[in-house]
Amino acid sequence: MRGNLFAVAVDLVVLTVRDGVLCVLLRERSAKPFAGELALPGGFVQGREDLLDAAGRELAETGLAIQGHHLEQLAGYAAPDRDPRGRVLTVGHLALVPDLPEPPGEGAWWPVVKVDALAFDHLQILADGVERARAKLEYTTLAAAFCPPEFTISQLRRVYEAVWDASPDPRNFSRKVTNTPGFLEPTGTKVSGGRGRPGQLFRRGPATALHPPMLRDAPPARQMLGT
Amino acid sequence: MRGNLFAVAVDLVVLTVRDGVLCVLLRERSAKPFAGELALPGGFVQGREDLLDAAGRELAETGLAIQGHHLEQLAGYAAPDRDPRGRVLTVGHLALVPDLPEPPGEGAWWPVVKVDALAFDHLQILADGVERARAKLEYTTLAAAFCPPEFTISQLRRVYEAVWDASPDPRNFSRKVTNTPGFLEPTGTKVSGGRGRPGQLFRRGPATALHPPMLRDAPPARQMLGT
DNA sequence: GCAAAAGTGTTTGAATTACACCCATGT
DNA sequence: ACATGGGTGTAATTCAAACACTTTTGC
Repeated sequence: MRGNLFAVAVDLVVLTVRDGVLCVLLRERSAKPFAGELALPGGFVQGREDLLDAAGRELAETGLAIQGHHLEQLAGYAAPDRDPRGRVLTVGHLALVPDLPEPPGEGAWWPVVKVDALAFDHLQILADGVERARAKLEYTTLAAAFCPPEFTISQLRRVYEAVWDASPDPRNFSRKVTNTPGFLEPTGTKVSGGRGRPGQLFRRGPATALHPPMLRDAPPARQMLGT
Repeated sequence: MRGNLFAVAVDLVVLTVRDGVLCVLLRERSAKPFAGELALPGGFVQGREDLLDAAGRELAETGLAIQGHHLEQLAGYAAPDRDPRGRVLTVGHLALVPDLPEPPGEGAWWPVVKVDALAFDHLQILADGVERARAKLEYTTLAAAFCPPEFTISQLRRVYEAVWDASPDPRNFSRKVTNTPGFLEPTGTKVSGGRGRPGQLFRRGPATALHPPMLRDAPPARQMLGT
């Protein structure tokens, strides 16, 4: 077999919404290279793992409960000088988790807008992950992946507000999501305790696509790989 | 560095539209493994190449002129048993080219619907590439990448028909694409020679996104033949 | 003339928007 | 009572689907 040999890693863009702000899970590196700098969680593919298996293992190792979280591949990154140790290809992954009460075992949540420097090419991977999440909220029901198992329409709307930095009309938003078959399944119970009229609680439905899509106001300059 | 070492390859899903049929470029493998079987063109990443560089080199090696063709990354594939020689990760890429008069140097065009077996996991990569192309036609101006530098609206519409297996209304389609700023730039000349009224010739414009998107209809219902 | 393709005009209906307005709860 | 958030009603508007109709070419 011709060609170089590569070490292969997986890196994770773990996103959540905390207090209305889109946040990403970052770890401070303890080892060289880039010791002391912030980086995405990740690590090398081990044994006979497939990529998604390795990403799931790394997600579990962050201390986040793995059950039911959305996890998908983003893209491969293999610039020849991206790692000073040698030829390392990393496959970025995107994970979406609800705002969990317990903080993750290692690492901390950082508001995405405040992140301006990361180790390796992780800033690019983060940008690609955020853009993927933004785009997917348009035409899929993925926003519910940011919510706990039971949630109100307000919580779901706050996900859109945080990820898109836009404010859809609450009344029209409510109609839109409830009129999409399979997006939300009513639990019959109402939330209690908050201010104002209690809202109904929903679970995620089986639908995965959103037809017609929920359009962002501002024309999105979609980032396209390879252009 | 812990973790296994991988050979890293790039594979290409090169799509074009020939006589109204979506086709993919396939090569017959001469070497083992899978000698004699059909496979996507591709090869190992060499020297200090980045992934897109390697994919561009492989595209050039097929005999297709490389200038101006669309090329983007699809995804990484690294199932532990995908290559009997050992641990090989491949990064699938999608290339869109116009229907060139000269056939490619190596390989041949195959209608996508007739491809039912390929070496390695290339059938999966092909499926992912076709689905990516289908989806991108909805919300980008990428269909023009299947057309020569100057083309008519009919040619562009035939791209949608071939890729989607649907038949948008020619009149509404024409209005849609001409009303999207930056999609098409008129050349001022008309095509000559065909049957019927000659159409205007256009070039690709600078726009990359399509707002609002061109929505695919309901699931495809093929017209019965011989009625 | 006739068929074929390009292109315009118009009607209809679906979906989004922007509100006015009422409902249910905590303080 | 009043503020706060949940939710329905409805008119204006925008957009796309459907299709009648005209224009321009080859045969």
